[in-house]
Amino acid sequence: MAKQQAADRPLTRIQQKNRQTILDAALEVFSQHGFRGATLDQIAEVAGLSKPNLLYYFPSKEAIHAELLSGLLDTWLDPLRALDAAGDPVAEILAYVRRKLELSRDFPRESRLFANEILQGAPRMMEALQGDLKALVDEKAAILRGWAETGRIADLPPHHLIFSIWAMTQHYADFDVQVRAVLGPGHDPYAEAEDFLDLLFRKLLVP
Amino acid sequence: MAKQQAADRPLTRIQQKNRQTILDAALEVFSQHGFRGATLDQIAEVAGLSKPNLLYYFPSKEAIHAELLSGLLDTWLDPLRALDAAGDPVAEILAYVRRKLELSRDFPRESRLFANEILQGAPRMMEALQGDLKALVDEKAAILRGWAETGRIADLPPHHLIFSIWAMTQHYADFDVQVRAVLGPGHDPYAEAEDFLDLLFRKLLVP
DNA sequence: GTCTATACTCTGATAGAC
DNA sequence: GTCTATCAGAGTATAGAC
Repeated sequence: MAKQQAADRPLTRIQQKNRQTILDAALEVFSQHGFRGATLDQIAEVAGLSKPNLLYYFPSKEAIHAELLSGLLDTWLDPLRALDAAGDPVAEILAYVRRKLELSRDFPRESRLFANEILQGAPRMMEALQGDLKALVDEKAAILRGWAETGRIADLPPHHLIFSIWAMTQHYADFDVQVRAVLGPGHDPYAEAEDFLDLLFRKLLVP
Repeated sequence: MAKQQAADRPLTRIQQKNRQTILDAALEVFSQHGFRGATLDQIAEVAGLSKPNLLYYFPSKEAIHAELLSGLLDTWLDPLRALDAAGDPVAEILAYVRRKLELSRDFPRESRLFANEILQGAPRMMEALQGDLKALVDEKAAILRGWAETGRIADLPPHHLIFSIWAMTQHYADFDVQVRAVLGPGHDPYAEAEDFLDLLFRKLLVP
């Protein structure tokens, strides 16, 4: 049985492709309905596979969900990691805002998967939030505070400044249907958001 | 049978109290797990009632959820409705931000219920979003545009300005666990947010 | 008005044929 | 590797005793 193959044996191309198909379908369903609201039936239908076949590739519903979550936080934080204390303060922050907005635009389902997990009280991510996430934010907040104290950007509470960047960029992915319903047809929310957020933070950060 | 009582017969005090107990418990569960992820078992347990008893007061799970949603958008938009074209522009907007943040602080479960509905693609609210919501936002956006054109506030795209207010205030309710995980103990997120958002929009709105 | 019992469907997961 | 068949448990909802 393939299931019992040695852990170091690489997956075949077909296996990799099917795993990817399943994960993509699962992302679609989990990001919309959350863990409990999603069903294997739905995921199987979206993936175009049978339910038992899903469970041939993954041991359980939990395992599929865990696979999606693992790495998600890392991807989500990469733009913040790139914030460079040696760079130009305003340019660094604006670049961070832009990259974060690009993530929302290019990976809205991942954003909603994350949002669902947090809304549910982060039962599967709390550790990461209090560990890696807090550590990284504290580190970068210290950089922001340094810039503020030397008068290179406005004096704002750094943690809440970061929250505001998260809130505004993720809003366009998580509340996409509301944004489009309010704007009406003929708009490109992300293109407009890019200009608006650039303007907003440029003005906000002036000392 | 009480179920068959005339529609105009008022509910007894006990009935009103039980209905309220159920709705409160349902809000707790629906706001955390979304419609599909929530179960009547959970709601019944939180309410301290039996499952069949829930279904004595409400005809179905859908009906409980619908009751919670109806009126929610209205409550949510009341602060925006209060935005007065005749008032002082900056003061009006800052007051709106403050009232919106107070809603997040005082009714975080309602905020998360709404977020869940939008994340799921707003299957039960799309009409209201495209109708009442869009109409009100367009109306208030026109006021903001007027203020901008006469140089009383900065020239910003009014719809996105409103989105940014929604995003930042609701973030503190919807992502509460993340905010608290990052800030660590000894913080009052909403108190800090009030000062920060006041500062942010005060600075942003200067022409 | 509230409970126990239960009907019936959905859901996650397994067995076993091919 | 993939399918059909199926199980056990959970889920919504109803019937009927009290």
